[in-house]
Amino acid sequence: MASDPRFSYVSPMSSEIASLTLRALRRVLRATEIGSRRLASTTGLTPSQWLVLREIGSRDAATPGAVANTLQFSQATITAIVDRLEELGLVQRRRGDRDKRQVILSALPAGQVALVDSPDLLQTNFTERFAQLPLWEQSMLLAAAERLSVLMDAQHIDAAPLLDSGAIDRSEPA
Amino acid sequence: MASDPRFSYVSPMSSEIASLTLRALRRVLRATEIGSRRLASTTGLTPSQWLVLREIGSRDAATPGAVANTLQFSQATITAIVDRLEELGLVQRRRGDRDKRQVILSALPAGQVALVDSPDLLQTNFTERFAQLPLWEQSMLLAAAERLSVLMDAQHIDAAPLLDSGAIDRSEPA
DNA sequence: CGCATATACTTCACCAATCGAAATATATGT
DNA sequence: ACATATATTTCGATTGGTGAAGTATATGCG
Repeated sequence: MASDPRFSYVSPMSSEIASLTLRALRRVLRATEIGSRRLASTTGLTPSQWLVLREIGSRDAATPGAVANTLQFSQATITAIVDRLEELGLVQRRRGDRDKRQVILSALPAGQVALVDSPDLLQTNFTERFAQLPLWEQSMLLAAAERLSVLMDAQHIDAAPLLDSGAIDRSEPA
Repeated sequence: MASDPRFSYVSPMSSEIASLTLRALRRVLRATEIGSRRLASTTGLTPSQWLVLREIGSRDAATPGAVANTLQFSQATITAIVDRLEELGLVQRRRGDRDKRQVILSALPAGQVALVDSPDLLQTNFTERFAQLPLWEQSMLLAAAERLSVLMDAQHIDAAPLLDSGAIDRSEPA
């Protein structure tokens, strides 16, 4: 960014930069949203199903509760989605050994294939383009993205910090 | 692989930076997603309803078709959502004068209030935090966000090419 | 004009998503 | 052993979302 030491033109006020940044971010959101919908229709999975499958596949041994927590869905929702994934032969339910209340979800071969087949259209395309950039810019973008995630996450500190056994109360705001 | 002995610490490869950036971005996405859900529950509107309302409010005279196009929903979906917004007394349907097949949607006072009342929780929080940052960082983040939006949008250039093809036609008074 | 065709919506039938509340089964502490 | 907490499912209900068919209006053409 070329910087004019004297700032003889009207430098945008802080709040304007913020809103411009937000607008750009919304464009990002929109792109990913549409992309995920498209991806989903390619694999025959709905976005939610895909998300849940990915969550299960990535840990290879998740419980409905943990998945619900991570994705911020209710357990009931996860149950319904897992029902379908099970019907499709993509995931498997089995009872926990240590704790028989638990249900252990794992991706069946077909499920893993589905995930690999569509590693994330988004990721693929993005990665390609990203790789074209000079290293300094890549680093800059990484730093910025992390900064942004903190800025936005901050308001949801309660929403994501837990990975496993949900020992969190989560008092719901009306 | 790619262990270059000249670097004493592990400098991430390009692809790694990309995936780290993606991860950060996903966190951003997640935050906004959850945020929008929460926002919606605050206003009593679902995300979709809110989106449609915003779309209507922002143009102050939209047709279902145009809204459907912009948001990439089917007309049937818009019809259903508008039904609810109408029941809630937030928007109004009236028939087009020039073309009586058309339906003109407009936000009623209550609808506009709803929009103003919740300008975007996300925006509010983000803006506050953003304002705390030094100017140089704000600028940096803006640049990064725009860069990112291009990187992601690029793959969808075909996805939204018609965004205004239907949205125009503001040949209001013949 | 009169008809064919195109457009703008709505209706309908259908399934997925999502949730809260209640039900079920298992753990755990006292 | 009993009360209570936890993990999940079931149930009932609403919304989201779509394609296909239906309705009304427009438009072009002979």
